[in-house]
Amino acid sequence: MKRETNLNPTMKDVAQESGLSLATVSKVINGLPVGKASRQKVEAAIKKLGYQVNNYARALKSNKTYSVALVLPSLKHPFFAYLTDELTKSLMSRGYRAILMITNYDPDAEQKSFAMVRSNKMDGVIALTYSPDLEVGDSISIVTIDRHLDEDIPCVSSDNFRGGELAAKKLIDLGCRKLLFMRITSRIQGEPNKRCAGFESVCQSRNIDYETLLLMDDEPEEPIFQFLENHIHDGEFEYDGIFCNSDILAGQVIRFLSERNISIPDQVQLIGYDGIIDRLTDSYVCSTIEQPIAQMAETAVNILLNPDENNAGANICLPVRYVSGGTTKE
Amino acid sequence: MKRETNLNPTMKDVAQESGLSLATVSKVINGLPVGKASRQKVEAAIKKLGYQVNNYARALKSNKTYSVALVLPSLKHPFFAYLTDELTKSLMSRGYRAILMITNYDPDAEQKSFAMVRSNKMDGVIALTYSPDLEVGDSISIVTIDRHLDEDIPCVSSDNFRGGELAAKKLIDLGCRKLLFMRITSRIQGEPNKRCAGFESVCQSRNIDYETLLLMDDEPEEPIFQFLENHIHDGEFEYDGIFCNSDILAGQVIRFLSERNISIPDQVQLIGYDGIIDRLTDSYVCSTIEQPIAQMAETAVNILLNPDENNAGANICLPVRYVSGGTTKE
DNA sequence: TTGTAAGCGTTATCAC
DNA sequence: GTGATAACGCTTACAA
Repeated sequence: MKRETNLNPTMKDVAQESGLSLATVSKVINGLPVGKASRQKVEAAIKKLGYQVNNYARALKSNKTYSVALVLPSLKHPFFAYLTDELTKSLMSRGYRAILMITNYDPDAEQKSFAMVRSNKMDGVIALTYSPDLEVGDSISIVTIDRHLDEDIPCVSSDNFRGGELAAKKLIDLGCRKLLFMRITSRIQGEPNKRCAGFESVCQSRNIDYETLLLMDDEPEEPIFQFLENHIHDGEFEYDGIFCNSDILAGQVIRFLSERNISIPDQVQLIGYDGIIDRLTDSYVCSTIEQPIAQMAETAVNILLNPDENNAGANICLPVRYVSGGTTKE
Repeated sequence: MKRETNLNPTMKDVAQESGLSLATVSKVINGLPVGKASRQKVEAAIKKLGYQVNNYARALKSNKTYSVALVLPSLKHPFFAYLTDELTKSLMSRGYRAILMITNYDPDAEQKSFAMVRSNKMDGVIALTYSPDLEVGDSISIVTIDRHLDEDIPCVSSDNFRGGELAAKKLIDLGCRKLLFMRITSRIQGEPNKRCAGFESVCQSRNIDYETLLLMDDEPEEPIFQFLENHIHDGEFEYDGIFCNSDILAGQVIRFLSERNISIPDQVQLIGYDGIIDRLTDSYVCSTIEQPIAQMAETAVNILLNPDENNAGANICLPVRYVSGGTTKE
């Protein structure tokens, strides 16, 4: 059976089919005032032909593509996956499309994705990048996550400073007196580094002993485990509270200490950061400071699509909360 | 300092700047033969103005958008996240863009995403859907993952039947004599259901006792845990080998049995399916049948972009492998 | 080799 | 209320 219908009907076809002009068809489609009879004829023709607007042609005219680029290092880390999930849903609910770009933490790829944004006339970018010196031409609107790119680009993040404070307070309230702060960070100065400052400020004001263990993400991991090893004496760990700047790191520490029979949370209490849910058990992987991922996504999209001078260069810190996940005494 | 340069230069601007015609500029950009002098002039002008092609205009002419839709239920499940990560990278490496669409397992959303594909003149779709009766108009090329949509649409999946066989063989070889197969499935007939058939065929041919426990994904989970509970007698579990049709399910079972002091793998050995890596420990969450996710992505993209009559309606089953993850005696 | 001009499928400005 | 028509930025015959 040969199909009579044109597979990709255009507005012209609809005009012909309905016996009306191109302009009228366009008006019907865009909800502009049109005679009732005409409207019905056009709608009938549209249905009959199975017509759908060609968004490319429309974009060419109107200079609006309803598409936003999502630039992220990877989806293999659950935080990024969740974030992308929420960002995409948030965009779709507003009638926008999400163009996903995975950079693999590669500065070149990050830079190139910005070029693609321009070439494809996208309406904006939401980016979580790592390279220190990214050239972002003006004329594209952009919102970053967790990292300030430029003085007049808004950045959305969780309230990292407050998160650090929260972790310290909680550990102290739960009885810890000798704290350890462990972090793996990249060399670039991002918002997450404030977790450290928040943590330290509480320790200092409450006069609690603490140590900071820092590792760059491009260095080997042995030193931190060596450190842990060195501080175990006769089955006892020297610290009674640990704050890790990510749940991933927390997981590694938990594993390491468990293998050495240091019991958590009895001997050491531990708090991570992110609020990652283990899909296998549908529960938090450790007590942690939870980032409001859905809210961060919603906010980023909002700011991008409804630019407001007040937000230029602002750092929007969304509230975090402490959740118990079995590695603290609660 | 006022910038003299036009923010969004077009080919026309480049033509003017270089003193050549539109056509010549176009040729330079598309690598068509052009006089050396002209080429240099044009390139200089492009650089000076910071010109970039407008892909929307280009697509309108050429009817090729270099964009592919990725239709998936969610990114919160690690399997989907990994798959999306690989699909996107695979597309990008070929100069294509990935338009991400999250459906949330909603049939309506699945259907709508297909409409968007048409409207946006995308070059194709890679879809992992759940709704039983999806209308996919012809004229769009599509490849599915794990589920046959239609008789002439290629489907890429892991070799589910072989995976089931592998799991059964492994458990038997490791000494199990009373097996349990647990699966949570959706009501639609997808490729993953073959895991069951493969498993059973081995048990039958080797004459091994086994039981099958089936749960629909829209039903409450209690029954399966009730079943487990009912088969624990005096600290012993009635089965000595379990095959779960996903690592997620396996994780729940592990947890349930551990809480009841049934030791794994000593008393019961267990194999899951998927090959999910726990980012916290960077290791498999259980012994499992690993799906070749990267290869599946690469294959899906390949088939989509280089259509071959031979593949129409084919089911491409990629090889799986057994990996030990601590829940079997190896 | 280079330039002219038509056309891709829309939207928008005008007349009517 | 409706219909020509120009324009969006590009590709591509075809002509020079």
